[in-house]
Formats: sequence, C-alpha cells, structure tokens
Amino acid sequence: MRAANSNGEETEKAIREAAVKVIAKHGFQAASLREIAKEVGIRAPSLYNYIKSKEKLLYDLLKVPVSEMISEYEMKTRDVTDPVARLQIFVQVHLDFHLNHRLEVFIGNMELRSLSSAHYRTITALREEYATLLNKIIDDGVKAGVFHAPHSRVITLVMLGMLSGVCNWYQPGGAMSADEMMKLHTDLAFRMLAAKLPAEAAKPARRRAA
Amino acid sequence: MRAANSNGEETEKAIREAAVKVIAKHGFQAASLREIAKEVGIRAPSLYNYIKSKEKLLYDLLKVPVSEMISEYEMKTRDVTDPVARLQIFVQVHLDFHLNHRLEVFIGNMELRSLSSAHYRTITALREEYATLLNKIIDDGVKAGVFHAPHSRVITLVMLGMLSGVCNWYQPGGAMSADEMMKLHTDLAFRMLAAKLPAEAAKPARRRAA
Amino acid sequence: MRAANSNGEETEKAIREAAVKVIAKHGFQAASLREIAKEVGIRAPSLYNYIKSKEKLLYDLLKVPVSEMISEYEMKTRDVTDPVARLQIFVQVHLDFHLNHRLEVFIGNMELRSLSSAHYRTITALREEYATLLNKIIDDGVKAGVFHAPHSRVITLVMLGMLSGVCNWYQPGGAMSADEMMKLHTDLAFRMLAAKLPAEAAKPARRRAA
Amino acid sequence: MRAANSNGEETEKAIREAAVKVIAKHGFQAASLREIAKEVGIRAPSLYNYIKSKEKLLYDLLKVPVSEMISEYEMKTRDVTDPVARLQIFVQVHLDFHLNHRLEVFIGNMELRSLSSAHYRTITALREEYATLLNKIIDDGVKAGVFHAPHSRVITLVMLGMLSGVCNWYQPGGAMSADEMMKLHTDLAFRMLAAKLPAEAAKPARRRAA
DNA sequence: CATGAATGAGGCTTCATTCAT
DNA sequence: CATGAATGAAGCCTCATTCAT
Repeated sequence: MRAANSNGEETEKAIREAAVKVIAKHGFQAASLREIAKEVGIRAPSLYNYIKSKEKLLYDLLKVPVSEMISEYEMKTRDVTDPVARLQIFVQVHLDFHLNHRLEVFIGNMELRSLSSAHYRTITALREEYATLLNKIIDDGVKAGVFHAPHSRVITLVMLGMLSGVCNWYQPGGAMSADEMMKLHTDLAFRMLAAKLPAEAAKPARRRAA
Repeated sequence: MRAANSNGEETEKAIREAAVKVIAKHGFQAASLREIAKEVGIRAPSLYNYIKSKEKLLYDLLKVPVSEMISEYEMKTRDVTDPVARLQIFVQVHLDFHLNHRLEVFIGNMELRSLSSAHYRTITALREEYATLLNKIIDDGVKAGVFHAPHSRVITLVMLGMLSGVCNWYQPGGAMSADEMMKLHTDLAFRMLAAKLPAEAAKPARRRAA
Repeated sequence: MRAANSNGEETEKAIREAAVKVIAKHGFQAASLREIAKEVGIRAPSLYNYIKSKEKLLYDLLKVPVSEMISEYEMKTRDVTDPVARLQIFVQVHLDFHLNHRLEVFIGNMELRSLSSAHYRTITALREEYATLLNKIIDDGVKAGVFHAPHSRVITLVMLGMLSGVCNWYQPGGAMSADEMMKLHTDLAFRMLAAKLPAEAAKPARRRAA
Repeated sequence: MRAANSNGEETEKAIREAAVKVIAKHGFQAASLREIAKEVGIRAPSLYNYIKSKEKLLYDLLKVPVSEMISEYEMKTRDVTDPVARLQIFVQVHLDFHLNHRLEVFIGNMELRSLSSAHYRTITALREEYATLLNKIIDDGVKAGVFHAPHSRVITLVMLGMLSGVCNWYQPGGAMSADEMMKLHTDLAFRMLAAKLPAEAAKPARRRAA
C-alpha cells in the first residue's frame, strides 16, 4: 500500500543508521522504535520485518564497531612487530573509528547495560579482547625498553579513556582536522608512555600518496 | 531499606543515594521511581514529598559534583599561582571526586541529555567553567614555559577524558589504591604536557597532619 | 513442512490439518496464521490463496464434523427404525468421530464464540439438529417402553456431554482400544436409559454389508 | 482524580467477577484487559493495582473452583464411608458448583492451556486429585459389590464428562430447577454404575441436621 | 502460486504523577 | 509524612491482512 520502491537492503541500512542516531540522542531506553521508524519513513511495526527485537538491534549495533576495530588492527599489524609501530597503528585505527563513527562508539560506551546478559557477555568479551591488544603493545614496549609503564593494565585503561573521550566532543568540521586529531592523540599516547615518537613515522602510511 | 522512623533529612539523603545507584545502573530514563523508592523503603508517591519531579531530581544530582569540584579546586588554589602546583591540585581534586563518587560522575557524563533545556544549559555552563579551569592551568604553564601543549583547548578535553575514564572501571578494593591511582594520573597528566613532575611534590599535601 | 511441490489441493488439505492442530493447541484467537503457515511450510500471506479469512477458515473447520456425523448417522440408519439399534448406531458414529477427530471436535466445542454471528447461527443450527437426532431416538425408545428417561431433552444433553468428554482425554494408543471405548460408551448410554443392551447386538455392524 | 469511593476489596472482587464474565465470553486470549476494566468501571492500567499479570489473574481464577470442590467434598464426607453415600455427596457437590459457578467451571475446562507451565502443573495436579476422589468412590463401591464398573479409571473420566457437561448449556431459570438437575444427575451416575440409588437417600441431607 | 514489505489495530504492561485519606 | 487508588501517555510487539512483484 506504500511506496513500491521498497528495497529490503536499503531499508535495513537506513534502520541501522536511524537507530544509531536516535539512540545516541536519547539513550537506548528512551529511544522509541516509533522515532526510529519515522526517521526511516516507515511505521514502527514495519521495523519488525528487519529486526527481531529492540534489544537485538542494539546488540547488532554494538557488535560491529569493536569487531571492526579488532580486525582492522589485526590486518594492519600482520607484518608489524615493533611495539612503537604497533602503537601508532592502534591509535590510528582507534581514532579513525572514533572520529568517523562517533555515535556508534558513544552508544557502545553507554549502553552495554541495556543488553541481555548473554549479549552483554559477548560484547564485554570483545571489548576485553580489544583492550588486551593495547595492553600487549605496552607490555612488549616495556620489555623492549622503549616504553615506561608501571601498572600496564591500568595505564591501558587510562589510555583507552583518553583515546575515546574524543567521541564525546569532536565535531567534524571543527577547529582541528581528523588528521591533526590523530597526530595529536598519537603524540599524547607516546608521551603517556614516556616514549619518543620517531619523527619520520609520526604519520604512518595511511593512504600514502608518496 | 531505611526503617520507618523517617527523619526528613535522612530520607532526603537516602533518596539521593538510591537515585544515584539506580540511575547509574539503568540510566535515567530506565530508572523507575518505584525502584528508587523501594531502595529507600517507601512507596513511589512518597518521593514527591521530597522531590519536585524526576527530572528535577536528576538536575540536583548532576549539579552537585561539578559545583563541588569547582569550589574545592578554588578553595585549594586560593594561594597557589604556580601552574605546576595548580595542575597537581586539579588532578587531585578531580581524581578524589571521580574515585569516591564514581556513580555520580558516571551519571553526570551520561545523562545530560535527559535534562530539560534550561537545566541542560545550567549544567553545561558549569562543566564548561570547570573545563576552563584546566585550560587556564595549561595555558599558564605553556606561557611559563613549563608545559608543552599546542592546541591547549583540545588537549584540555583529551586530558579530561583521560582523567575521567577511571569512573568506568575503577573498583574500590581493586589492585591499585586510590592514592596510587591519583599519583599515576598525576604522572600521566604531566607526561601529556611533556613536563617534569617535581619529585618532591609528587604527593601534594592531602590532609597533611604535619 | 510440505515440500515446495505445491499441489493446490494438497496444500489446502495441509492447511486445514495444520489449522486444526494449531487452533486446538492455542485456541482460535491465540492461533496465529503465521504458525499455521509455518506448519504447512509456506508464509502467512500465501494462506490467502486458499482461505478467505481466518474466521472463514474456522467456520469451514467447524462445519465439517457435525455435518459428517449427521449424514453418517442418517446413512447408517436409513433402514433402521428400532430405537435400540439406532442408539447403538448413534453412539458408534459419535464415538468413531470423537476418537478419530479429537481435535476437530475439541475445537468445535470450544470456538463457536469466535464465529461471526451468521456463521454462528449456521453451526449452532447444525448442532441442534444433531442433538435432536439423539433426542428423537430417546423419545421413540421411551414411547416403545424400552428406555426410561423422564426429561428426555435434558438427558439428551447430558448424554451428549458424556459421549463427548472423551475428546478431552483420550489418547490413541492408551490403555483402552477404540473398539473397547466404543463398547464401553454404548454400555453406559444404555445404562443411562435404564435399558438392556441386547447382548448379541453389542457390536453393531460396522462395515459389514449385511 | 476519580470517584473517591474507591474501596480496594470491593474492586478486587469486581475485577474477578468481570474477568470470569469476559473470559467466558471471549476466551482468555481474546479477553482484553480493557474490556474487563471497563466492566469494573476503571481504566485498564488500574487493574495492575490488583493483579500481577493477566496470566496470574487466570491462575487465581482457575485455582479456586477445584480447590473448593475438593475441600467441600472432604468436609462433607468426613464421617461418611459408604461408597453409595459418598457418590451422592460427590455428585451433589459437583453439580452444586457447576450450576452455581458455570462460568468459572467453563473457563477451568477451557483455558488450562493459557497458563504458564508452572501454574499449569499446579492446576492439573489439583484436577487429577479431584478425579481421584471419584475414582476411589467407584473402586470402593465395586469392592463392596454395589457398583459395577470395569475400567474404573475410564468410567471415572466419562462420568466426570457427563457431570460437567451441564456448564455448557444450563441456564438458571430454565425448565428444570437446580435441585431437579442434581437429582437427575445423581440418578444417571448411579445408573452408569448399574447401581440402585436407595430411594430414601435420593435427596441427601444438604444442610439438614438430621 | 508465493512472498517481502508494509500497515492499522490492538494487546499487555510500565511509568510518572496526582489526589484524597 | 505516607500511601492506596487511579490514570493518561506511551512503550514494545504481534497480528491479520493487503498489495506489488
């Protein structure tokens, strides 16, 4: 009875985008499916052609970012062993994601509690796995004598806090570009480990034209 | 679960504590007055003898922490002008609060969006005022040549992120004591500014008996 | 769970069987077309190639059993006038149906209320017609002096209740065979009428031509 | 904001009565809390001041009748051992209840399936306990040589079917009084057991001291 | 003939809040 | 000061049904 241009896949993507937007704005509990549906241009019950439940929608939303950061990091460090280089990559991946998926990340930090306990465990495990990646970098660097970090576990958590705060206040088009932001955070991360950031490597190959 | 010997002031305090606990657990929207009331040992309608509305309760909860941190900081720096000393004090006040009022802080970071717009502006202004305190310390230190911080505004925000992450994972009775935590964060803050933390001042007088 | 080789008539039959099963399990209102469709191996909208509406489906389901019992009884008693023999046949037909179509009967007793009022009247009339068959047997027997039944109308209803209860608890493969069940009910029916069941006629011709 | 004559207990009773009425009319699933509430003169959410859930309401409704019949029977047979007398009492209690609480009984026979599994087990156990009362009467009578009943378990079930059918069609104020109905069913029950109902005991003392 | 997509209606339930007691 | 009773608003979700493909 509605527009015949109904394309399942497009709608599905639109729903996820709308959900991220609305949940980031109101929080998961306060986000109503009605509002999400309206954003997509359908009625609320139609959402159920695409989602199983509101909670499952959240789960899917939360799962993607961590998973992607983990696999992105692992892909980019496949041939890299140097802790210094690895840290640069980690920060780069992390910032890249936090700057370009601010809302997803924001939700991910906030709404773990709204998951069912099974889903909660899955996501929490993924996040722990992610944190362990950084922890290992730091430990390796300390062993190699290039980082100074007593209590590496705590420093890992503090550093993740520092690297993630950005999703609370960054606005694309603000005073500082994403690249500068990345560079700055890399600097700060190295400083936190009382390490020198090798000048020439400050900007690790991203899409290096040259 | 207070007894029935309801003393007005005690009840009011109990309500605030219960509210913090319940809101931290579920988020503001999902926190029900019924649950808060049950925690206190009364029925939901009785809450209205102490609060004007759920939203106003949140406002009061959110206002206290920032206000207290600001006045605590100002009190302690009344006679201090040195940026290095001021930063130490700032971190100390901030950590003290974040470690001992984890839940309030957590709520404060999360639930701004649930405020009415008037209240939102008030709280946001307070938080901006608070951030500006740190920003000024950094600027002063840079001018004085003791800190290195291009983009002091951004670094302020990042540093606040770092100093606040603790409320997401710290558990009293964990591996690291509050004092160690404070020391560590002070270290890291100075490192972020590429500054030396004067050894003898590492642990600024807290409640120095002598 | 039929395969995709959908033969129209087969599908229609499968739908009716699935509907009986699902409605018996949940009741008409609680039975969802989705579940019926799933049982058949198709999607809910496809049902509408075979049914006009959910209510009409119920109507068709309810109509068959009474109609069949009536015509079966009439066929078998075409040449029988003796009330005793007729009662035996009635019980036999009734039990045969109630044992072999437990679920249909169960639904028929339960879900009259879910019919539209026009359909309700039709089915109710059929059921009344059916009850009248038994009533007449009893009246004839009383007149002939072989049955004792004051208030024949009420006894008719009570006897129908007795003869129908079986659909609530009979399980094929249980302790008593269908034939024994039929014999027992015949006994009891005759006892209710304070009549003697002629020994040699206890098992009236079932599918014996003569 | 509503009538100040709100009396908790009265409302609770009114709700149960309305629920019985509405559920008997539509079936449990199709009975809407809105309709029940309207019958009581309140709005649907107000029901939740009295009930925990719709299912729990059903459970409470279903539990009462069987329980009461059991305890009524046990009270009245405390000093009675004769199977003949016991059967008379059983029929009397059963009919008394089925005539005066037609709707509750009707629901009880129909809506077991709508119970949660835990509640289902409880009610089913009660009903089994009740059936066992009758079964024992019959067995005792057979042993004593006053009843003839092969397959006493099946006859028990069939007799319960007969004794319960009344709730499907009896209308108070109909052609036959409740007392007559009771007498008739007692007669029929005895006939089903090929037993003689002692003439003078046909109407067992109901509340007559002697 | 089958289905994906959509939807209005409506279901149960929770909630913040009010008011009389 | 506390509460039982009540309620409008709103939430998530299921359903029967329609329609275009």
